[in-house]
Amino acid sequence: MAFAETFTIKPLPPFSLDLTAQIFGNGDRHVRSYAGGVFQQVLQVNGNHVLAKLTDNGSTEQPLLTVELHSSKPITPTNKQEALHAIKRIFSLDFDLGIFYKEVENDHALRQIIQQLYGYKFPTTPTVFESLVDAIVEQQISIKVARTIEERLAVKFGDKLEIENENFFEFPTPRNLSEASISDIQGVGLSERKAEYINNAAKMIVEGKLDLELMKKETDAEQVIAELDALKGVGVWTAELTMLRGIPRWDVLPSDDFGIRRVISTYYCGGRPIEAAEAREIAKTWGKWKGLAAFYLILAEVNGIAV
DNA sequence: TACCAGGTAAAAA
DNA sequence: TTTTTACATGGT
Repeated sequence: MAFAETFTIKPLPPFSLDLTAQIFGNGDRHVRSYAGGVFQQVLQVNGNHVLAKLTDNGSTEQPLLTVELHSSKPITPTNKQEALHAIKRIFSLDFDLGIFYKEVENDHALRQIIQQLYGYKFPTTPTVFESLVDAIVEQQISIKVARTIEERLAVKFGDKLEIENENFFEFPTPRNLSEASISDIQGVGLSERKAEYINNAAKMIVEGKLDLELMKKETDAEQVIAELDALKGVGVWTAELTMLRGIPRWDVLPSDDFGIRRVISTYYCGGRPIEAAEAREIAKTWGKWKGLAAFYLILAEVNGIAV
């Protein structure tokens, strides 16, 4: 038996689902994907699972999202409310991009990039844990390989939702991954060490020794980085990426990141290799939005935008 | 084929 | 204290 609900959301403009969900374009539709103008992902709502499908029926200046929820169980008003909340979080629908645009309006490269990426909001993960696991997976390997492994993690360990004889998967919870063996986790294509790091963090959360969600309330970025850095397998880079996507904290700039240094160089230094210190110097003018600005540059590079 | 891609911890120097 | 190495996988 399948149940469905539909409702609409009016995001704070400007907002473009097409730009914001672009990075999920090649995603596995059973985990998280964006194809044919439809974004879909399994959400956990009060212990129940729903498959959310999003389409944008408005414009960047007047966005109007239509949300379809599907579930194998009846969808309660509370479930609906929580799904709305989760979607607002994932796409930062209540955030005013105008503040960021104002801050960087004197930056020549960004000003031109923003004209073409107007309404782009960097997507957030539903939980800090998911962001942490993603960042650990992404250490040292390419984004494409990492994404494949992340999808395999969801299919193998995530809670399953069956809709019309098709299985969809939520990203694994700390409990899912704390109960799995290290060799099982490694089986999706991770190194043994990364499997250990993930299993260790999951166990600490289940045992109550670590509360990543509390980090959303912490104001001091350095404090959060220090707490994450203390975890085994988590260095500054992983901590920064976790914060950017999981909290989210868009003021953080992972200046050690190879891809971010490369893209800053492309738009500001003529493409020559630069050190982290030089990247930080260039990012100074981006104020509270260093991380978000960096992701604008990355999406610009992906889309071949020249300035 | 070999090397690299949004690093990290442990070993070696 | 600083430098080197192992790690996993898919794309080029």
